[in-house]
Amino acid sequence: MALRHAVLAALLDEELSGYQLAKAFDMGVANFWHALPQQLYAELTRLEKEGLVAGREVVQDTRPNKRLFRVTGGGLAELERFAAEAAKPSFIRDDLLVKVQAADHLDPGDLIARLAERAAFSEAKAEQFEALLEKMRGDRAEGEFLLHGERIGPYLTCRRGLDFERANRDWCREVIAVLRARSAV
Amino acid sequence: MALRHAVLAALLDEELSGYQLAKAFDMGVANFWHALPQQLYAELTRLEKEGLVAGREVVQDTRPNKRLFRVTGGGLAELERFAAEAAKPSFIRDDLLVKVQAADHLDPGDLIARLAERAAFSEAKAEQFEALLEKMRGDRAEGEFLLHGERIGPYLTCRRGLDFERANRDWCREVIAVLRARSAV
DNA sequence: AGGCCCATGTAATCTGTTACATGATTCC
DNA sequence: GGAATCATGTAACAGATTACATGGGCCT
Repeated sequence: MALRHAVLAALLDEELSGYQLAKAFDMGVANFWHALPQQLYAELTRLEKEGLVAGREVVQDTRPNKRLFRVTGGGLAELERFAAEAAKPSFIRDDLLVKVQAADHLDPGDLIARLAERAAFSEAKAEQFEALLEKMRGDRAEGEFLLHGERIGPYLTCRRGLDFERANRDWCREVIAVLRARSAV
Repeated sequence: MALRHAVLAALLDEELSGYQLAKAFDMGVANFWHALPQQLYAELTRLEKEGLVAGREVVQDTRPNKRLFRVTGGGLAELERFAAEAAKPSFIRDDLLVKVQAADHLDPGDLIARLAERAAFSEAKAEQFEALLEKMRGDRAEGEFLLHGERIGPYLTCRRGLDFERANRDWCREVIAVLRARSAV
């Protein structure tokens, strides 16, 4: 039951609507959790009912009205409680790895195509993360920022996301090279 | 619906029982997919019904009887079809990252404890993977093995698992160092 | 005697995904 | 004129987790 905590963590720094939160979960937040808009709307409703977030209606005339949510004291306490619990180990669960596992029995052409797609995707994601990191740290050096910056949590998780995507990209390229070399023989 | 494909991929090289498969999903297979025994028993039953795997009863006297499963021609064809599809991007979904995201609002002591636990876990997992890789490649050099070995699929996914766990370990240690440095100020 | 390994499942619940639904505004 | 953006959901289904159930053999 960690989606609720991911939502709370994402709302700590900014007051967001469900729609904006969905955008965040598609971008920056996606380094530590992933969820679809429907889940987020449902979760926000539940969290509000339990008093862990508070919503306020914002009336707009050119746009549909929206509700902005912020974390309450109860929400922060719930996060504290969650942080004190042992974290479950995280597992990779990846279609592409399943395909590579079966590589010796499959057509290398298909596999190379999938790997190239993923390498491109991871490359693009990595560039997004790099831009985000730069934006967060501003003109400060990384060491300086990490020692004295105020909001380092999002920076640190984004760094992990960057390394993850770079590793994905590099691994895909290596596997492509191996499959090509074997086909050539 | 990729658990079925993970099961098929895991059964390609060996004939396994549900119990053995569950062990495999706890160890080597866990670099590309994770599942609990109940899921595996259920999936094997379904796969057998659809003719994608074939089971045979093995009678044992000192142990309970078991059923060993192997992939059929239909199963292999299903894997081929699956490999030709576009793979979904894989997302990190990790309790620990949620906690670090909220780091600026939480007690660093709790967080450091969780990070240390995870670093130790990842370290242990990495060692397991290293041992597995060595076993698979035998006395051959890695490049040689990847070019001429017969079963490189499991090797390549295990390599990805190893890099993932090393990256986890290193990131945890870095975050601990950052949190300690900030607490010291 | 107590605990772990082998071996297989069922049932209930919780989470996540896919499909559907609505409707105005702004950008190209 | 068509697509994208803002904004919020409901409903049905698929997938994953947790709890429960059984029972003999082996090790200390």
